Amino acid sequence: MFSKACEYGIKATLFIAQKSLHQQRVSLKEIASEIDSPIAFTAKILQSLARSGMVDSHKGPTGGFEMDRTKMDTITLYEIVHAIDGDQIFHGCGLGLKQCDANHPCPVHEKFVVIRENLTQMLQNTTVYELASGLDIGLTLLKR
Amino acid sequence: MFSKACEYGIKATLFIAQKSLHQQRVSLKEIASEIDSPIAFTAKILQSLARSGMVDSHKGPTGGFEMDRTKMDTITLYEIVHAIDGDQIFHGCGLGLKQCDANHPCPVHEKFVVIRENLTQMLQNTTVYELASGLDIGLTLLKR
DNA sequence: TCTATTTCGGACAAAAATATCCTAATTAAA
DNA sequence: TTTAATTAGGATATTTTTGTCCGAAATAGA
Repeated sequence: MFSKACEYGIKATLFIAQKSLHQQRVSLKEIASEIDSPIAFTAKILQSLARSGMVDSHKGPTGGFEMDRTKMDTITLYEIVHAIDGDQIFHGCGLGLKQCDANHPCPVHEKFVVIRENLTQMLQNTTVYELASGLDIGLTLLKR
Repeated sequence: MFSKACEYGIKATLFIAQKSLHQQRVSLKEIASEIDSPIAFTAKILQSLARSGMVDSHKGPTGGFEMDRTKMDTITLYEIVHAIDGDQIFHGCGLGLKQCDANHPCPVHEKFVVIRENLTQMLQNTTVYELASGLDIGLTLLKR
């Protein structure tokens, strides 16, 4: 469904958010270890997420990543997925046609509109805070 | 959502089915041209679909691909997607965890279950015949 | 039987995604 | 001011996906 980059990006963001709930900044190393991802690749993704304002990064000793509460409440899975994987998954044709819309539909157009609408709504309605909270109380897991 | 191989596979199958509605066998060349796909790559996918019994293939002059009406009514998008892309999309964790289930859920597990259930139902309820018919009456398109 | 046409299937190639390595820039603290 | 720790970012490597090439096998028809 999502690229590996996107999976890592979501998990990293959620881990950062969870730690930020306790005013803890986390390092790249910690993140990669906690979400079980390749460290250098994760670094790239975090760079990109930092550039697009999803998380805050700080260099130097005691540096690392963090996310303030306002962002946790504002940013949804939709923003993260969109920032990393683009909008192909939200707007691209299910069969790869360049031009596919209600006027020139591919055979699965109508059926995919419904699925994609469900997916989009779900992602847009799911905040980082909501998921970070679930993590924090041990309800959900980032590894295994 | 699907791999390129899967997109081509679905489009090829639908084109074969549409032509079979009129007792016409179609060649690889025709198929690749009609669905706007790379010919040799399409050949691989059709081989695989033929091996798994989704379509029938015949060698030699007047050879090509066809699909009988019984198969059109029986085979759904689910079978095609499953044959080409496997069941990752249906059963894999949205965040890539190896073990992710109701007892050990990732942060998005519950939300993804719903989306995937929608997708699975839609694919299982959509027969090749239904989509081939839409194509045949010009309601939908395979190119553009 | 011969020929032309078609799918089959293995080997190879190119492109994209995933992953690694190394140096630079920044910065907190000694 | 120096040092050590940390992210930033460019270059490179590996793996997977996508795509190509070519000869083999089958087969309809002359």
